[in-house]
Amino acid sequence: MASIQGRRPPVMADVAREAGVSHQTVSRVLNEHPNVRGETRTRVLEAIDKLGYRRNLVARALVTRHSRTLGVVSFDTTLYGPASTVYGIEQAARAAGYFVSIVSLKSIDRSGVRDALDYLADQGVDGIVVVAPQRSAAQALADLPLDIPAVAVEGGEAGDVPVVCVDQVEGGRLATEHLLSLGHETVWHVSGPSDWLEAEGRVAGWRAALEAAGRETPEPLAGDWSPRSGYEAGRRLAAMRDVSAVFVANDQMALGVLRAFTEQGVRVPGQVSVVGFDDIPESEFFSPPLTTVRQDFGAVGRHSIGMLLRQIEGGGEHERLVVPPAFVRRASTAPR
Amino acid sequence: MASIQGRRPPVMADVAREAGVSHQTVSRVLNEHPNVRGETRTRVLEAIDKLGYRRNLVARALVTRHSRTLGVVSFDTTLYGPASTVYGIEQAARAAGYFVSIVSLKSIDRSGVRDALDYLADQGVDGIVVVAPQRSAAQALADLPLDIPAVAVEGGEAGDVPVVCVDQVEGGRLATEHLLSLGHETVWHVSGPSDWLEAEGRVAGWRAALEAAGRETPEPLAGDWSPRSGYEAGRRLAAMRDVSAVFVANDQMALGVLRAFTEQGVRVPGQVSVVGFDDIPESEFFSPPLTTVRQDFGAVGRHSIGMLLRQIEGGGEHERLVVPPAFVRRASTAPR
DNA sequence: GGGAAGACTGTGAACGTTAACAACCAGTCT
DNA sequence: AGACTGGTTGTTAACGTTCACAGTCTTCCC
Repeated sequence: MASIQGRRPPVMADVAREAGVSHQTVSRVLNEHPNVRGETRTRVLEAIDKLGYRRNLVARALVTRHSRTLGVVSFDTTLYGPASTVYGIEQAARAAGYFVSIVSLKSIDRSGVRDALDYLADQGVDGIVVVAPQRSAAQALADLPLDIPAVAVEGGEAGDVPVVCVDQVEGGRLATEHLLSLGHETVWHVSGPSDWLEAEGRVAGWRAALEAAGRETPEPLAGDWSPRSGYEAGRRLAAMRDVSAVFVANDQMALGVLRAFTEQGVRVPGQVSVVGFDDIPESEFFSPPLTTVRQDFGAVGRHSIGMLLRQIEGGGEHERLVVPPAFVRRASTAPR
Repeated sequence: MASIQGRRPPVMADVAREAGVSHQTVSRVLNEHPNVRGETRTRVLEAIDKLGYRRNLVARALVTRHSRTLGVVSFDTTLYGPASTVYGIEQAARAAGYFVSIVSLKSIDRSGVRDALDYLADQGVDGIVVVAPQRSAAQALADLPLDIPAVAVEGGEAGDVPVVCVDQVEGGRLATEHLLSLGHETVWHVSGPSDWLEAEGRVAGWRAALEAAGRETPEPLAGDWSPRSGYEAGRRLAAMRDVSAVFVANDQMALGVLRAFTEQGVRVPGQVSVVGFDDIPESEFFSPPLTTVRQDFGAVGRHSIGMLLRQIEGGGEHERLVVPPAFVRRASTAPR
């Protein structure tokens, strides 16, 4: 009978007493050590069950120096991309038996990233995933002599840190080539913020496709990912002549562009074809349904955790994993 | 001079030796205990700085029995609402000096919630926020005799657990009354999944408004929050006569409805007025820009953490905090 | 039957911090 | 002067686990 002294939760010693063994044997049962007699094991398990014992992971972490917790540093987890990536990371980490501690940054400057990393290091995380879509974040990561295993997502060149990313250049190329193949003379571009690596990659892919086809490259219009910035770019494009195809760097801005075109009486895809990027769940139901480039955020999350765990457990080669994007044809594009 | 023996990070005893005091004095300095002589304090701080000492939070948690970590259980953090709520929670928690450990559920049945809570309890979190938008999740929470402070977000009646939620009934009423005030005879409704408390509250508000005005209540069309389900509901509505006003339970479904109407040649707001719910960033740029009801997810997150901390630190009264929704008039509604 | 290998179990000491208590010092009160 | 206060510091013992090592008990072989 377990003495009912206070409400203190049972510890290993209590289980040991109950089962008539030493605390170390209990520990062995818990850690599935092979050398425990079957009968002893069941006796211990019964005692555990009877007392409702739960192992104290904090004490365990103190002695093993492993918390089985991974840290995630991200930026604006309200956006679809980061949210989906973090979701994928969390699922993969939990499947591998790790907890996930998250830090969402507001501004993503060098010191912000540094603080977040310090904060997580203090907590004793075993590894860190940094969703570092901005150049500055990636740089901060590269500068930091981190003594904890880390992986960057969308990190460009992140120093010695392994990187998982979607092939943005390829995505930009796919979008642009599609428009060219429809017979458009050239393709305009509404870009993301210039310090975002993803934005830069998409611009590069767009430019490469145009140059490969020997077309002139118009000046890109800069947006900030928001629908409003897309709307403003759309108004400017609507006022121009000779615009027949636009590649917009994400679906939200594309929505703004579509809105502006609608207001100005520019028909899509009748007069102008539009391609977006991301394939958010809404895109299929825009007016018209948006042709876009899909990113598999779930895969990115899973791969980043896979890489991180490999680094924690074994040796860490400097890997770089690129996830291919997928082109999704819908109704916002048509032949010239 | 700190002896360079191995790469072991310095511990309190190292700092103590360096500063010529006992480790307990170092602890006192770190915890801002008042009774430490100024000169001693600076000596300790200098030693800390020199050695690059960082306190081991795991060891601290072991003895204090407080991890300064809060757990968050959520469902599909890819959706705008949950993502924004979790973001608000994380910001508020970190501002209060707490870490946030997150668990995203795929399916949200009783056992899933139970497992998540166990999982977090094992980790030794000081408190838990459950984003429990579904009836089943709220019930699971009510059933669980939790010995850890907890708060439910959107939890309806969650047993003894305090709740923070947006006034969904009021939101539904606002949307419906707006449409009635424009002269529409009655208002149709595309609802969310029936086991979601939010969906239920919006239905209740819609029904209450209609009944208060003495109008007949059409059969609601059931959706699942996705744009596609809204699209399907929209096609059915477009085929009906006498539909002049629709209240859709979220903005994503409203987008689907708009799409279906566009396809079927139903003009919005010319022939039919549409109101959504949530005010996602995209809504303003739908065609037409969507009249909707805004939920302040950030406030919900902040309040939930506030309540949780109050419960952790002091006594926990069974509170229930209701955040009011805000009506946002745009171009998708017009007088009959 | 003696010894060795191997399975199983127990004992003590970490891990790095905070809590509890005791000790010392100076100043103040009686 | 002696007792008492209160600020300041040090000593020892937790917290609950795992690790290293030392046992004990089989079993098997020569």
